[in-house]
Parts: sequence; structure tokens; C-alpha cells
Amino acid sequence: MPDAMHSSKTRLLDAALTIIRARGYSATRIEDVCETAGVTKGSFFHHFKGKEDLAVAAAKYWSDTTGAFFDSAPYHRHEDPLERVLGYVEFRKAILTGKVQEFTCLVGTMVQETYDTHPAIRDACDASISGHAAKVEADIAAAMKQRKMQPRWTAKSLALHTQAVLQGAFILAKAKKDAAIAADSVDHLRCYIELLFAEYSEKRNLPDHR
Amino acid sequence: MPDAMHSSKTRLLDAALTIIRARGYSATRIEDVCETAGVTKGSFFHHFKGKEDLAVAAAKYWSDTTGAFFDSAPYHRHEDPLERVLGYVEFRKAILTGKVQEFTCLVGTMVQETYDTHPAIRDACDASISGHAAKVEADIAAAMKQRKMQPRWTAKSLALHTQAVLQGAFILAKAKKDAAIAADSVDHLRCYIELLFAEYSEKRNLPDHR
DNA sequence: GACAACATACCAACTAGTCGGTATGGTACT
DNA sequence: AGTACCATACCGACTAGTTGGTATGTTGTC
Repeated sequence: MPDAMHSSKTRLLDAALTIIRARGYSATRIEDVCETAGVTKGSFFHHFKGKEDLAVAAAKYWSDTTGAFFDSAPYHRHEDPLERVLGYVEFRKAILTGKVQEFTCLVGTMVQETYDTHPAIRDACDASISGHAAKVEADIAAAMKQRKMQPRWTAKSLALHTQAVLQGAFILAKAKKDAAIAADSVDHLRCYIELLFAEYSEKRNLPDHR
Repeated sequence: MPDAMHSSKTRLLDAALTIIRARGYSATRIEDVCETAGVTKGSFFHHFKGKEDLAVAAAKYWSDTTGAFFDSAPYHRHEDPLERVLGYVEFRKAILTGKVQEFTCLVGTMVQETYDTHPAIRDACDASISGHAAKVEADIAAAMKQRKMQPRWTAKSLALHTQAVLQGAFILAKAKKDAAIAADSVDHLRCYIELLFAEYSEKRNLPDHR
């Protein structure tokens, strides 16, 4: 096995992430991916069965790389699980920098085009989103348990809501060519989570501070 | 001028909405649109300069038809502007029925694929989203003024946040082939708005979580 | 030699867009 | 009224270019 970090397959996957995030799945041409990766079509079809196979592999590669990225983020160091949840949200806000295609989500982009026509890609995207949400859900559930909360909502639905806000924020950022609008929505998400937990933590005996 | 409701141009636009919402912009073939509309390619190119022109026209048509649809919705009858805002959110939740491509948003789908390559389409999508958000913003601003609120957030950012949640909820619904997950996110949005306004209505403040 | 990892050349299918043409209806002039 | 003229609406075969995929090498390594 040659250097996995810079193998042709890895370069093809990296190129796929870049191009699909900018243009979407359908508009992404295999030849463009090859050119960006610096390999030829023969090499591409050695590593992937076809375009759909690339998309599925790209979704898994995306899950793996972003998963490792978030696992190494500093917010995990908080003792309080709620601090970890809020730290996660702040971290998501902090990485809204640079060009739009550099902070938006591969699988959120792909699933829009493929959910009805490419079940394998849809499943791969769902697995990526759900897997990521599950990590957030764990911290939310821990924070709820710590406070003995029994709200009408579940940790799972709130975790998925965080993903919905982020995905929607990406769409607004694309429409407006502006990351700031996405950051505003993430601020609202943070505010919501604080309100949800404040309601239970303080039992409405809330100090005046404004 | 022939019957505008069933003219070839209108049928082409209706067909475009259906197909683009299911497959996205790039994967939509002009011939499919023509076939669904029951017209020929010659007719298509008589009415539209090309595929991009169709997409721009479809975004405007989408704004017009959905705009009229929401304008006629019953939640506008509430006297209290906050009731109108919450009524809007409930209405958005109520229409999450049927197949995914029947309740998802055309412009949210299109902008993902076109923001970087088709500025004209992106602008049309932005206009559609922003125009819709502005209507929500008006009610939010009225509710804020009524309560003499001066929060850190603005009516505009909250209105755009509602759109982000909805767009994100659509992505989750597509990934999971399930409208229920979208409804859960809209519930969280309603809960958030209630908390934001309850905070001011009931004169209670929040502790600082940082 | 066997196999993985590439490269080159090529094809078949698809598709956006073109183009010459027809049908219809309005208008203006005589 | 008749007719010449013109614009709009529409048709469908055709083209030029694109693109996913294949067939057939070549090279390096165990």
C-alpha cells in the first residue's frame, strides 16, 4: 500500500469533495475530478466502479475525515456535557470562514440532487448526517440526564435540529454568497439551546442581568 | 393571449418545478420538461432562451405562486403579530405532507447546485428566499415593537433563521425519506420563538451560560 | 509471472441548442 | 371585402459537443 495520504485514490476523493461541494453531483464531471486530482480516467475507473460509486465513497470519506476533525476539536474537553454541546455549536460557527464551498457540507449538497434517483448515495448521505448527529445527541442526552430533564422533545430530535439549522444556514450562505448570514442562524441555535436548558436548570428563578 | 393558466409556457414552468424539485437543476433535461408539459422542444426554445433562462423563470414563477399561496393562508387573520408568526410556523409544519418533492423548496434545491456557476439563477433564488423572509420579518418586527423589545437579535436575522430551519428540515427529510423529521425541526423552531418572546412578555431574564 | 496501479485511445449514448418550416390571428391599406 | 404583411406560437429533425464508460496497453513491484 503506497502512502495513503497522497495516493491517487485519495487525491481523487479530495478532488471529488472540492468539485461536488462547488457544483453539486450531477454537474460534476469525472474528467474534471481526474484533472484536479492529476490522474487519468483509466486510473479513476481502476479505483471506482463509476460516478455513483465515487459519490458513495466520497460520502464515506467525508464522514471519516470530518469525523476525525470534530473528534479532535477542543470543545470535547469540557466536563459539563452542556458546555460540550454549546462548544460544538460555537465551533461550527467558528469554522464558517473562507469561501462558501470551503465550509459547506458535501452530503447536504449531494442528497438534494440524489434522494429520489440514487438510493445508494442517499443512504450514504443519511449515514453521514445521522452518524454525526448521534455524537451531538450523546452530549445532549448527558446534559439532560444530569439535570433530570423530561422535556417534550428528545435528545435525538434536538441533535437533528442542530443539523437542520446548519444545513439550512449553508443554503442561505450560498444564496447570499455570505457566511455571516449562516453565523447568525448558528447564533440563534445557540440561543435556543441555552433557553431550553436554562428553563430546566434554573427552574425559572432567573437573575436579572440585562 | 391564450389562457395563461394552461398555456404552453405555464405548463413548461409547472413541469420544470416538478422535475427540478425531484432531480435538481443539472439532472433536469429539457426534453423531460417538454414531455411532461406535453410540448415539443421547438416550443420550449420559443418561450425560453435556454435552460438557465428556464431556471430563472421557474424561480420567479415559484415566488409568485407560493407567495399567493401563503398570502391566502388563514394565519394572517390573527390580530396579534406574534400569533401570525407562530401561525406561519404551524402552517409550514402542516403542509409537510405527501411525497418529499411535493413539499420541498424549489429555490433551496436549485441554489445548492448553481450558486457558484450560474449567478443569474443564484440571484433569482436569493430574491425568492429573501422576499419570502421579508414577509415573516414584518410580523416579527411588529411583535417586537408591540412588546417594546430590544434584544440582541434582529427581526431580519430571526426571519432568515426560520428559512434556514425550513431549508435544513427539507434536507433531513430528503436524507431520511421522511417528512416527520422535518416536522420535529419545525416544532423546535416554534418552541424557540415562543421562548424568545416569553422571555420578554413575562419579564424574566436569563442567566449567562458562558 | 502475477498483480496492482496507472495511462492512452476510443466509443456509444446522450443532450443542449439550432434551424427551416407551418399554422394562426391581427392589422393596415386599397 | 380582399389581400398583403407581419408577429406569435409551435413543430420535429438535425447537429455539434459532451460525457460516462470501455478496451487495451504499459510500468513497477512482490
